[in-house]
Amino acid sequence: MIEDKSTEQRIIEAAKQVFIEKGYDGARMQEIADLAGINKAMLHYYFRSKDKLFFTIFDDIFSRFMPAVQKGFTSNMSVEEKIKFFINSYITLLQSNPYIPLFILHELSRNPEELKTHIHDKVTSNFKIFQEQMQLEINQGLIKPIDFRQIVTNIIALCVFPFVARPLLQEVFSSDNESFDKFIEARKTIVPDLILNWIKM
Amino acid sequence: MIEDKSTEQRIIEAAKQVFIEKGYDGARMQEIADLAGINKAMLHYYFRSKDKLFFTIFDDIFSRFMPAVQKGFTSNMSVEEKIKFFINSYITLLQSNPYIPLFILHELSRNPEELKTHIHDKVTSNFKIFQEQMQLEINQGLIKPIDFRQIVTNIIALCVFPFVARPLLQEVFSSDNESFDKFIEARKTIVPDLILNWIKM
DNA sequence: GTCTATAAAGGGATAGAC
DNA sequence: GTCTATCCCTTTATAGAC
Repeated sequence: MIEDKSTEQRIIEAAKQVFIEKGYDGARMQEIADLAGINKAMLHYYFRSKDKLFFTIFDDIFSRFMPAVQKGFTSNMSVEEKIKFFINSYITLLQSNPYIPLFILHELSRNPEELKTHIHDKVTSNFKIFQEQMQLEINQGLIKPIDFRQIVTNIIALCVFPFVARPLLQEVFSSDNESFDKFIEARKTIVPDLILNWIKM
Repeated sequence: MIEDKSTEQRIIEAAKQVFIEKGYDGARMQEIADLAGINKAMLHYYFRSKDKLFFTIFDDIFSRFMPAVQKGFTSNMSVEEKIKFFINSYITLLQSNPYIPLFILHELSRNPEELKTHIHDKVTSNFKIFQEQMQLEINQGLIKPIDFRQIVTNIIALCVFPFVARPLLQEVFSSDNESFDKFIEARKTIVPDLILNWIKM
C-alpha cells in the first residue's frame, strides 16, 4: 500500500501502477483504491469516473515519457554524437520504465481516435530540428541520403522492442532475468554500431 | 456477420477477430456471439468458458504465426540469402496480419505464467539450425562474431515494430494510410541493407 | 444443436452520514 | 474529505424447453 503523500497523489501513483500493469480494460477501481489505501468512493470523489482517471494518468505518463525521448535531439552535437547519446540514454530510461512502451502502444491501438487528440501536441516539434540537421549533413556528404522517418523508426524500434517482447524473447532464448539484463546492457553499444554503420558514408 | 461454415468454425473466426481487436479483457462474449451469428449460450455450449475459448484462439494464432516466422530459416541458403528472404516474407506476412504481434505481446505480458506453458514447445527448435549455420560462417570469416540473440532480436524488432507502433508513428510523421503503406513497403529493402551491412565482414 | 430466460457475480458510480 | 451502504447496469455462465 502506498503511504504518506496527499490522497490525490497516492491515487495517481496507485492508478499508474494498476493501469500500466493491467491496461484500461483489465484495471479495477477496487484494486486502485486498495493500493492507494482508500475506498472506491474516494476515487470518484477525486476523479469522477474511471475514464477521467485513466486520461489523467495517460497524459501524465505520455507527457513525461515522450519529451524525455525527444530532448536528446536538441543539443548542439553532430548527428553521430546525438544518435550515440540518444540510444544510450533512451535504453537507460527504458531500464527504469520497462512497461511504459507496451502500455502506451496497447492503449493507442485500443482507442486510437480518442487518444490521438491527447498526444497530438506532444509529438511534433523536436524531431524537426534533428531532421533539418540530418539534411544538412546529407548535403555535406557526411551521411547517406536515407529517409529520415526510416532512421528514427529503426532507432526507436531497436531500443524499445526488447522491452515490449521481453517475455517472448526470454522464452525463445531460454534466458533468466540476470542474463536478459546483460543482453539489454550490451545493446547500448550494439545499437549505435548498427545504426551508424548503416548511415555513415 | 460471418456466414456459411460450421458453427464451431464461425465461433473461432469471430473470437479471433474480437480478441485480437479488443484483447482478452476488452472482449465481450456477446460481441463474439453476434459476429458469429449465434447467441451467448452457444458459445458456452462449444467452449464452456471465456478462458477456454481464449486459450483455444491464442494457441491457434500463435501456432500459425510462429512457425511461419521460423520456417524461413530451414532452407539450404546462405546466411545472407536467408536473412534477405526471411525479412521480405516476414514483412509480407505482417502486412496481411498487422494486429497479431501487438495482440500476442500484450497477452503474454498480461499473463506470462499461464501463457508460457502454451508457447514453450513452439518456439525452440528452428532457430537452433540457423544459429549453428551462423557459427559456421563466423568461423569461415564470412560474417562478424556477433551474439546470435542480438541479430535475431534486431531482425524481428525492425520488422515488427512499425506494425505495433503504427498509430504513434503515423501521428509523429503525420502520414496517412497510403503513405504509411509505402513506408512499410520500402522497409523490405532497407531492413536487409541495415542488417547485412552490419554483420558482413 | 439451438434457443429464451435467468441466475450469480462483478464493477462503476452515487447517496448520505459523519 | 472520508467513510459505509447501496444502486444498477454489465457480463459470464447455466437451466431448461424445443
